[in-house]
Formats: sequence, structure tokens, C-alpha cells
Amino acid sequence: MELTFFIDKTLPEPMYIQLYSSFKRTIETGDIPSGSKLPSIRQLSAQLNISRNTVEAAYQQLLAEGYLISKPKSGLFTADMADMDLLPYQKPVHQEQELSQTGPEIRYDFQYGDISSERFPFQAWKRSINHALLEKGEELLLYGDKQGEARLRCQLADYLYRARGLECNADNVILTTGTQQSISLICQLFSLAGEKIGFENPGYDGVRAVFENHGCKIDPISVKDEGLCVDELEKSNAKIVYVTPSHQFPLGMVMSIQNRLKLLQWASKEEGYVIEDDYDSEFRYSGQPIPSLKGMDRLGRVIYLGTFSKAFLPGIRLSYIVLPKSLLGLYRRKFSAYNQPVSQLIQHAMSQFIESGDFDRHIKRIRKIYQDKHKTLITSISSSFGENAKIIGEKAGLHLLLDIPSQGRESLIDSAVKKSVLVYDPAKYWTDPESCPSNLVLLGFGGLSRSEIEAGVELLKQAWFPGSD
Amino acid sequence: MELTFFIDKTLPEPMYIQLYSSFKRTIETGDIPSGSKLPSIRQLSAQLNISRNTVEAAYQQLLAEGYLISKPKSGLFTADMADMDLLPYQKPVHQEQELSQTGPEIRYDFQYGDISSERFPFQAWKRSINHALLEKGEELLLYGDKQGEARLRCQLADYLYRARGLECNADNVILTTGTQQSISLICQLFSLAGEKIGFENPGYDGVRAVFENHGCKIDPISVKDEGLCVDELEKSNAKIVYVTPSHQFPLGMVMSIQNRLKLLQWASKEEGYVIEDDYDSEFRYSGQPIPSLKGMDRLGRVIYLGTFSKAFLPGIRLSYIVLPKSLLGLYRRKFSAYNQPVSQLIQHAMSQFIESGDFDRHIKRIRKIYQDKHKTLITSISSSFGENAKIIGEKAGLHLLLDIPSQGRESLIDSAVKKSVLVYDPAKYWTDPESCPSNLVLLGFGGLSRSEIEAGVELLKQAWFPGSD
DNA sequence: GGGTATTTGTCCGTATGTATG
DNA sequence: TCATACATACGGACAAATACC
Repeated sequence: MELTFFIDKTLPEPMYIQLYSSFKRTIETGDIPSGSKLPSIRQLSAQLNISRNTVEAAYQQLLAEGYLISKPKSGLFTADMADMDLLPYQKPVHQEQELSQTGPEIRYDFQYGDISSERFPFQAWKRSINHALLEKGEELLLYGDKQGEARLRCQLADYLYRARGLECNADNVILTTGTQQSISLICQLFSLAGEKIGFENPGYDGVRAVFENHGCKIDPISVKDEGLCVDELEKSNAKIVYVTPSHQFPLGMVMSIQNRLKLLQWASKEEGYVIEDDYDSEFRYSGQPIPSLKGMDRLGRVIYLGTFSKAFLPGIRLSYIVLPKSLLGLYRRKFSAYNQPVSQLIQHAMSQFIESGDFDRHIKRIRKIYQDKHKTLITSISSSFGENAKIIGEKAGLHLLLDIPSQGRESLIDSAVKKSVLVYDPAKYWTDPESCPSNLVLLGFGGLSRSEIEAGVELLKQAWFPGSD
Repeated sequence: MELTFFIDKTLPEPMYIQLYSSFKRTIETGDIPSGSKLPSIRQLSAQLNISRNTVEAAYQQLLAEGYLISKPKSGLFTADMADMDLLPYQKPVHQEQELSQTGPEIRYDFQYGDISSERFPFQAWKRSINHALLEKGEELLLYGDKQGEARLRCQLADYLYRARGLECNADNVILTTGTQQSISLICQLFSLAGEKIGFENPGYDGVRAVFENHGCKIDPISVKDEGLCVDELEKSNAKIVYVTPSHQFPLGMVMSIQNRLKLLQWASKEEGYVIEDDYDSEFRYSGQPIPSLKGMDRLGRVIYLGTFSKAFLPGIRLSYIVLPKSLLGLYRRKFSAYNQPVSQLIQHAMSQFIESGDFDRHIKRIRKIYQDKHKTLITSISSSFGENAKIIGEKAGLHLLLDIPSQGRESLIDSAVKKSVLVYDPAKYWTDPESCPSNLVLLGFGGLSRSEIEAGVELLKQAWFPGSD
């Protein structure tokens, strides 16, 4: 057999590596049958005009990887391989990532989830990061506490008591990298695969997807003015229900006290659990803040989920679970081998950020900013559309729904795009997207300035009611 | 003849000088007879895990001073010294670095998972963090790419190709906050609740717990010298198998090529998937690193898991999945509503850290440090215990197992504790902890310095074989 | 069929370029 | 700049297996 290899001395890749790769490939493709003898070191070194040791180095590597076996003073042979033809050689496709710029220019994007960056206290955050880097040097290297750093958990427990009327111990707090991971942990905690989950309809699709991916059966429970319809929940035989009582997503109502009590009663009777997602409770624009559901929970039937994504930064990836005491034992049993997923740097920086008071200041400031934006949006909408638009869910949060009776969703969104404004289709929040009312669009206002909001709404008016003035 | 020299890379004295002095002393005392052949440069460099050139430098010095004579192409021999004993050897006064506190508080903790912090490039890491804070200000606020930042994924794909022979596209890379989350995502991807999982026995309990918490049935597959026993796997009807081919955890063997092929063949025949956890492939102590299983996977049946926990920092929380192309569609369907869990700051900082070349340098350096510690541990153990201990899994990684036939595990661990040394019980890695061989203990060496390792092993000797000398 | 020349893997010391601090 | 350490390359020496007369 005549094997020809090409060794290029000018290549940056070492010669012995080139040779090694050539052989490996040839063996894998089956071009060299199993058990056959390879060209001797001397032969090959002569043929390729390279040193014997260079050839030897290549053979040694193949030997170490098990491709060859050596019979000393006799020869080197390809190892007996089961079925190398499983490995047809394919040219590596090293294609460059291309970020395709598409579509028309968008000037005003009412995307939900965008946040206000204009007033973010960058300096203070950097100080906190650097403080963590300097003070906690060694600690940042290691695996930390499984539930999260005790200091941060204490601060959180304290914050939750002050801001949300939620009395809990730092022991009950578990840090996660987001609400979705919190949900995943809960699914694992209760072994929810195959189980029914009571779920708000409409509700947050990001959480619904997690339940579904864990094999849960979603039992859609409709949402009334008072919040989740507990009567419907009672008819279902779900033992776990997911709710957003402070500000229903996406409809925006606040669950009434009466309904909260009813829900807690249900949980107690069924020995079920209520998952309370308090995702944007910091942002209420009218009336007294209503305490969290967990704050009313005396029987340990509520699992509370909080997050820094809205209040602070989505990009920071820091959320938390507050478990009832009765579930801590189960949690520790099931997750004793789990590592804490939030970076130590982030934990310590956040801890420092809270301790310095910068966090409280930031919340205060950002709340006012969103309040302003919210007011601007409401005012703009009612002055632009008057009776032609109904605003839904304007009491809290960073988004609202618009009901424009004149047109369908696609039409509304399309004509907005033509005016370079993005508004969003809320259909995905319905378990059955078909049942989403056909005139609804969703507007998030977190990422736009006041003047942008005003300009955006003006363009929407032109798009939806051209020539109206 | 068995000559043992100790080279300390951390000492200010150059290695070749240390070696030179050791030989000079040994020749002068007559411990090496005149005219005898010295260990060859290759031999010694391999034994001490240092470069051949370093040994050569030492020999050259001895040669120049007349202690050695060189027979070219044959070997180096000690010169014929007439009366060397005219030069009585004096013990150098090696001032021991006093361990200030000799109380029972001092502990040598052979914990697996601790890492070497003494040489962590803090400055470079801080630079990367600050660079990310400055350059990416706005971006850090927002939700990023769902799979992770494209730039970092490209760098990872490139690194995997260079370091692990794994050709993949950035599109196939998904960032996670840890191997456990990677496993959770895979469970969700395939809806594994209730399904059988082929799992190495013994194997990594942290991953087993995740499977179990997702409702999977663990099917323990035993591990032989060649790695996972594929014949057993075939008898099971599992469609998914979890393996650690580069360095089996905890036993430490490398899966042979033949067995790798057999495993791939199984996956192809069963249309199953192999989950390859390449958790510490960076640390091999002999020869070139062996390419990953995924690198041989031409049929898209291998899911690769990597992590920065070992190579970089456990506290950073950054791992990744490489999915075969055929699974990308399913992934995008199931996880379209998921947010990326790794903090933007961490992603951009790591990206900068890699781009600046600091990462490659760090890996290089840290690998050497671990190599050194590894060597120290092996040497200490064999000189302290000799035939009384068998070392298992010493080819790679940051830990090894010790088989001490004389006593049971509890006894070994207890008596070590009394000498203020912590060694660990590996029983939890067995699916049935009862079946763990009773004389095994686990020693991780990542977090201890050379002198700590030596002192720790000495104490272990006193604990386990009191009065042996 | 037994000695011999050749081939073989494996070992040996060495030279050069380069990365690191 | 300079010392140190390593990766990559080189050709010679040797003993055992093999081929050949």
C-alpha cells in the first residue's frame, strides 16, 4: 500500500501534529484496515525527509490514544477497532457568524422587558463590583453556600419584610439565576412531571414553558377582575398553582384580598401549594401597596418568587425563592448535591450594593422614573385615542395592554411597523392563542424615554387612525 | 537504583540548580558509585515532570565541573572520583517555614473541588471585569442572547477545536451556570421524566441527583478498566447515557478508543444519545491530551458538556453545552421562551479574558501547578506508604483514590481527623453506597500547596501506620 | 536450519526558537 | 535585557525481531 502524506514545514502547526492528524483521519475512515502494519518510522522519515523522532512523536500520540498498538522490534499496527465507519470524515465547516441586519428602521420599540438605562447608577454598581473584587478576593474563587451567601440572604429577608410585608428567615431564601430556574427547582422539588399545574390563563409564557418542559400538564385557569378564578381551580384537581397576585401578567389586575384568602383556603384544604411570582411588585402607581400573598400565609402553603430582573437589571441574573419552613427539609434532601448557580462576584457585589444603601436609592429613583413614564403613556394614549382605545392593566408594572376595537392584531402591529413603531402581540400568553381577544396589543414602556413614548404614541395614532386630525 | 529528588517549582532557586545541587551532593557522598550511569535526561524529565532541557542544564553544569563524563549517544556517567570523601557533605540548613500555630485547629483538607488560588491572575481578571463594565455598559443591563453572547460562543467553539479536537459551530453552543443546569436542560429537552438513564457506577453524585430530581430512573452501568461497560449498557434499554470519558469520576480511567467506538455504535444503533461530561480534561499529566468523544462523533449522537469551574473558578458559574446540529431545532422549540441564565457581566468579562490571551496563559500556568501538586502527592504517598497503599486514578484530574487494605473507610477517615487531616469517603458515588470497596478514601489536592500536601501525607502516615518508623 | 545482515521500535544527547516574568 | 523553562525539531546507538542466504 502506498500512503502519501503531505507535511508542510512552513505551517504553524507542528510537523508531528500534522502527521498524527493525517494518520488518525486515515485510520478513522478505514483507509487503513484494522490490524495492518504501518510504515516503519525509518521508512516514513526517509520518505518525508524528516527526522525519525518526529515520526516517532506522531506515532507515540496515536499509541497513547489507542489507535495503534506496538510490537517492539517488529512494527506498529492499527488497533482492532469495532466499526470505524461510524466516523465518516467530514470537512470541518468553520462558518463565520453573520449577524444579518434586516428589516426597516425601528425608532420606537415598545418591548416588554426593556428597562430604563438612562439613570442606572453605574458608578455605584462599579464601586460594588470593585469592592467585591477587593474585599472578597479569595472567596470569589470557591464554591459558595449552596443556597447563596448568607449575608445576601439576610439582606433579602430584611428587604422583603420592609418592602413586601413578608416575614421570613434567611434560611428560607434560595438564590437562583432567574424565575425560570426557580420554577425548575420547584418542579424538581415536588417531582411534578406528569402532574397538573393550575396556571393563569392568560399567563407568563416563559414560566409556562418551564412547567411544560418538566412534563407538567398545564391546567389553564381563567383570570377575572379579582384575579385567578379559584372556583375553577377547585374543579381542577391540581395541587400546585402558579399566580401573579400583585400584578397579573399580562392583564395587570391585582388579586383582591377576598380572592387571596380564598386561594389560601384552597391550598390548605387541598394540601396544595401556591407559587406566588412577585415579579414587578416594586412598581405600583396608585393606591397602597398590597402586601404579598406570602405575607398572609400562616400555614406554609405559599412559595414566593422574587427577582432583581425588573427592579435592577435583567442582565444581572439574580432571583430568589422563599420556601415555607415545612419544605426546607425536603429541599435539603433533594438538593444537597447541588451547587449554587449565581456567581459569587454577583452575589457579593449585590450584597455590597444593598448594604451601601445604593439599592434602596436606586429603587426609589427608578420607581419615580417609571411612574413618570407610565403617566406619560396613559396621558398620551387617552389624548391621542380617546374613546378609540381601552387601556387594560394600568395600575402597575412596566407594560399595559391596549384594546383597539377598530382593527385586528396583525393589522395593528403591521401598520405600526410601517410607522417604525413596534408593539407586540400578546396571543402567546394565552394557553390557546386563538382565544386571545383579537384587538389587543401589548406595550412595554420601560425602555423608552418620556419624549419617545409621546412620539411613539403619536405615530401609532397616525398608523391606526390616519387623518383623524 | 532508585534515586528520588524533590524539585520545588515554587522556590526562588531555579529548578535546574536544585537538580544540579542534588546530584552534586549525592555524588560527593558516594551515594552514586563512580562510573555508574545516571538516569537519562528523558527518564528524569518524565519522572520529575519537567522539561528535558531543564535536566540537561543541570547535567551540563555537572559535566562542566567534571562530576560527570558524557558518552555521546550512550549516556551520562559519574566521573571516576579518587577521593571524594575529602569533601565531607554538610547538610544545608533548610530553615523550615514554621507553621506558626501547631494547635489542633490546623487542618489539611484534601477536599475535592477546592482549587489553587495562589496564582490566580487577579489583576487580569479585574481588568477584564472593568473592561466589560466600561465597554459594554448599556448591554449589561439587558437580557442578552438566549444561548449566550455570540462572541463568547465563538471563542468557546474555537477553544474547543484547539484544545479538545472538537469541531463545532458557535450556534451549537449554549451557556449555562453549571453542569447541573446543563443536565437539567437536557432532561427538559428530551422530556426524560420516567425514562431510564445509563449512568456510570460509580459516578458523579451531583449529576445523578439532577437526573433523579427530574424523575429519571438511574440504571447503574459498571465501569471497567476501559471505561463504561457498553455490553451492560446494551442490556439496559436506556436511550441516554452519561459518561466521563476523559477522566472517569471518581475512578480516573480514560475510556479507550475501542470502547469509545463501541459506545458510539451503541448510540447509533439505539438512536440514543451520549452525554459526555468533560469536566476536567484540561488536566492530564502524561502525554498529549486525548481528544474528546464528541470529536469522534460524526452522527450527532454526542452532547458535550464543558465547564469553567475546574479550569478557571468554581465561583464564576459558567459552563456550556455543545448540542449536535440535529437537536438545535428541538432546543429552539422548547426553549424559545427561556432567558439566558449567565450574567452579562460575567459573559463579557470572560470573553475579554479569553481575547486578551490571559485565559490561555492561565490555563497553561495552572496546569503546571496542578501537575506539580499531583506529582508531589504521588511521590509523598509512595514514599510514605510504599506497598501499604494503592493509588487509583492518578493519570489525570485533581483528585485520586487511595486503597489502604489495612483498615476500613470509617476508621481511616476518623484516625485522619484525629491528626487534623480531612480525607473523604467516596461511597456516595456508588449507586449503592454499600458496594463501595471498604478501603477506599478520596483525596483532592487542588486546594493545598506542595508543602501542605507533604505535611498532610506525613500526618496520614502517622494516623494510619503509627510507629512505622 | 543456523548464522548474518537488515529492519524495527526505543532509547540516547543535542540544537534552536519562543514564551514568560 | 536576561535568565529560565519548554516545545519542537534533529541524528546516532542499541537490542531484539525478522528476513535472507
